Amino acid sequence: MHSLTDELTARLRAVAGVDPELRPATKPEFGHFQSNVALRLAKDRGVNPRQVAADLVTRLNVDDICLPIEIAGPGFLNLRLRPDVLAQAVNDMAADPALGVTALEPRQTAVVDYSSPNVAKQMHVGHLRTTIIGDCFVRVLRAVGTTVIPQNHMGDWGRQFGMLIEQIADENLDLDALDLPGAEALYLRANAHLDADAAFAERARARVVALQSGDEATKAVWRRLIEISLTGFNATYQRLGVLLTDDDIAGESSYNDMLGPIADDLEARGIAVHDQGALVVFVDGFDAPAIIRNSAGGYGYDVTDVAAIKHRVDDLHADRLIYVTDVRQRGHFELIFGVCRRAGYLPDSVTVQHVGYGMVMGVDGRPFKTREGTAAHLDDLLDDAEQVASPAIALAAIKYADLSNQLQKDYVFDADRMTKTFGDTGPYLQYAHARTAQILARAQLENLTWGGVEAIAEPAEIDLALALTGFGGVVTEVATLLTPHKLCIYLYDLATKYSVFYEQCPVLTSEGATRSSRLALCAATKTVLATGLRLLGIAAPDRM
RNA sequence: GCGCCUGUAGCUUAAUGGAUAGAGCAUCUGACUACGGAUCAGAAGGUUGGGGGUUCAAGUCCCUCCAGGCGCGCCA
Repeated sequence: MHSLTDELTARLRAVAGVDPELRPATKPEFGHFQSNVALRLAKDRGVNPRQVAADLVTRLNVDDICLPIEIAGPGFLNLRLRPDVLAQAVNDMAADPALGVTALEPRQTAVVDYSSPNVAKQMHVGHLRTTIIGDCFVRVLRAVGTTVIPQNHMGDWGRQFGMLIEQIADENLDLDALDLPGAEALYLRANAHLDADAAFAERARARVVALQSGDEATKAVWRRLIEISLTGFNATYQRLGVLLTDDDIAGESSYNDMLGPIADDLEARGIAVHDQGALVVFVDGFDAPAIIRNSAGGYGYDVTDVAAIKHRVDDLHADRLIYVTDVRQRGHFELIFGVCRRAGYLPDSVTVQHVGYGMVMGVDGRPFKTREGTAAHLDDLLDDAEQVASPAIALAAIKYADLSNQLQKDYVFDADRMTKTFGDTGPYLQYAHARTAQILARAQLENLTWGGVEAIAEPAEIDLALALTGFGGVVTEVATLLTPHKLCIYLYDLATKYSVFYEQCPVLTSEGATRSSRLALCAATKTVLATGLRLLGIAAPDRM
């Protein structure tokens, strides 16, 4: 679908000779779109920018789309769409199943790595962010035609299993009765035991070796711990309403068989070198190397992450890799990306983006903790919000609060503020959507029918229509730059425009073409709000 | 020590190098026999941490300083 802005940009480019950088107007009095192209051209040519602007306007023919172009200030071009063109644009969008969202070309396959909880530990506050953000990316990327492969890089391998399995044996624990909170309690007991008892620590180490060498009895307990954990994780995923399933699990253990061959390959090609007893890869710009194989001959998370990239490129045929982790892991991943570029595991044709998110803070400005002062579990946060709002509203509130600011910044988890049904919150957007639904429901009850948007004249109608046509562009931007807050801002603006329209333009009590057109605006707004909220992972109920 | 991130109104925050830095909360003032007021309209609130520089134009780019946070070999 060829958008109005594409068309206007093309025509402006034809007369200007360069990209006119047509942008949504920053203020209502600047029209609907603005361009600063005259200022840049004037600078290059050393002439008066207003003269250049006047010259461009003379040569530009957009009368079929725009009202007469205004030249403002030092030479800005202010464009305003004709109401009939705007109405048609809304109708075109509403008739398009994709709502004006165009596919990213070329079509891509993207792996999104997110959530990644650790076995035998409940998800904590950080997992809330990676899970919500990753879920949003999956939804947005699918909306732009990308084939998305979620990968839940679950922490299901490592030396902690030695102490866990030994502790289970010591306590003669009934694994059938164990659940995830129980497993976490076990984890804490095992950890304390490890610190206090050298003999236990030695047995734990031996148990790790047994696990790694494939001892069946040991592996059975390990598998059971994973099973218990997955049950707990899935309950939380269900509570969060995210798309993740067991099919998306690709735990650390799944890369075991790749680690040795990768080490051999890197060593044989001289990319990995021996240093201080370990096999390592140095990357320009990093002081410390990636550890491919430690001095004890073991494999750690560096090489596991290398293997994951190799698998995603070679086997999953991804051409875009996205990592959603704590911002503190950025350095680690930059290093791993560097290793994989050097090794050719990550060809230039494959892009990789690390999306780091900030910490969740309490209202006191410190990292979020429970009342008892222990590290907060994800479910604690949900419980917290559900104390001041119904589960559906609480969830919308949390997701919106999480996605509506720049991801790399810390954000304050303030349940009271985020669950308000006014202001820049998720529930406010849900309320705006519910209002569209109720007005349409009443119209149907009264057997009122409507066609397309036409005859829009009121400023509130024009503002709403203009906002509606911007949906596709925003989704493309979010899919490219991975900035969910842009979609939040867009939807909040749309909801605000709808509220103004709702106040100023009676729908059901108007008549004829006006009523029909306004009902069509309500219907289009409902669809865009519902779709936009769904891309954020937020439900849009017809009633609240 | 090296590197990365953050600093915008009392609070939470937005802003592809473009016009008078835009919102929300809180505060104050209005609009209710209302298409759900779970809303809307308005006011007030800013030397964008400080200082230089580049540019026709800087919150944005460069340099420097300040404050806070984080990361830097065999844990993940």
